[in-house]
Amino acid sequence: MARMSPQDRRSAIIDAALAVAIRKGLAAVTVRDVAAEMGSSSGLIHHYFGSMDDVLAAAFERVAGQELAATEDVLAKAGDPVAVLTAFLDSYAPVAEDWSFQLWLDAWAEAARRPALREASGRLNLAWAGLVEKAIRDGVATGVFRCDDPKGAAWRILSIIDGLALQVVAHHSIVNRTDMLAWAATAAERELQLPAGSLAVQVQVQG
Amino acid sequence: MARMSPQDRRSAIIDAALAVAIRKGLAAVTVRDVAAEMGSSSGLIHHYFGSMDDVLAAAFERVAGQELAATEDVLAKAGDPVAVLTAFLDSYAPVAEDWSFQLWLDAWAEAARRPALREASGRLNLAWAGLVEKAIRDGVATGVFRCDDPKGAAWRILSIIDGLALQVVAHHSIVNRTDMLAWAATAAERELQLPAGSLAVQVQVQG
DNA sequence: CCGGTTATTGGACAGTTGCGCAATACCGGC
DNA sequence: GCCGGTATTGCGCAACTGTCCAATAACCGG
Repeated sequence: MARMSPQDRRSAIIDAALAVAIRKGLAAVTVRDVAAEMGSSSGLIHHYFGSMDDVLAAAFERVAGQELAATEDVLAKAGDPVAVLTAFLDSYAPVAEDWSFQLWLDAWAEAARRPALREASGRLNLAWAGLVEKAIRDGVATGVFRCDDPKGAAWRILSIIDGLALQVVAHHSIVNRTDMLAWAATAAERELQLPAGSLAVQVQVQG
Repeated sequence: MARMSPQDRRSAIIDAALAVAIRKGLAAVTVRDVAAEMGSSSGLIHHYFGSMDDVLAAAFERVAGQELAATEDVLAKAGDPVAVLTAFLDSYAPVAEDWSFQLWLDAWAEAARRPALREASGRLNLAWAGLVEKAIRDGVATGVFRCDDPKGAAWRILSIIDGLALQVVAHHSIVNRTDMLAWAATAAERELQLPAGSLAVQVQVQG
């Protein structure tokens, strides 16, 4: 394999681990899988990462971090607080075979037994909650939202989406994306004292 | 090992699998683990179950089903609708190292790759949602709750608890049981148009 | 062009995995 | 007391696991 700079190689390992995690699940990724995906030897992985836990944590952090940054961008461009929240709901709601949300499920389950992964998913979850809280505070400042506990409201909104999304991804049929979006929107409207329907997402036809 | 009737042996296997799952996580249970826990040979497990997926599904179903039945009993004895919902919140909220909720996390994550487990966890989740929906309908009938979408409300309440509980169990420190109970109660009060504080759970000192 | 640094190899190690199958041990009914 | 049925054994199979390490190869400044 071509010799690479440490930064590039580290990044290549994370990419490869991610590709495998999407196919097989985060918990099922092995050193040899990652090496095969990169087309390198297996020893190389342990030259850059102390353990598989570290590899998985880095891989998870890449997706979750990138999606967080992407969502921050979307929200920054959304304009008024209502549009911000609508955009948030729409971008967070998973489709039935959503690999990104499946990684979250894997990470939450594995957190109990993999310290590095727990640290990463905890930190990222906190960041997502912070994002929602900021959106709420902005809306309250503008006078569009009414809410006297932005932190609690943020966790409630985030949790309801997580809880519903989990059903969509784990047991496709029980709850579908349309129901989940409508239900989450209703909850957020009540939370922020908005008129019913304000946060209704334009549901698009999905493949 | 003493010879047992098929029913007894099947049950013993499930018990053993459960004991291991609590220690190591649902996904990490192996045929040999279960055999060792029972004090039997490993071949015996495959005499009763076609695959590990089936064993795990049966084990998960045992805990989730028993807790569902226990909660049904508690609710039946709780009396008025407000007491029912308070009891529900209290009994559902996990403590930091809650092995039962950790099993739910494991099951949701594994559902994607283990058909039997997916079927079981889907069915049980549906049953829990039904339980909440029934409690809501009862309260509406009595005139204590106001709610024009009991099904949606049930899923919203269940999901918010799942989403918050997930944080408590996966990342102990981020959200604690007290916050989660307060937040879930607030959400349920709004959902059912109850005065703030009606569902406040008497928080007990925990070890 | 050469020497030192270091990215990379590939196999050793000491396990572990799910599953299947022939052999054995045990029990209830006759 | 014996016998048929079946619960139970325990090992074989082929593959896989994370981690480590000596050896090799490739790139860099001089």
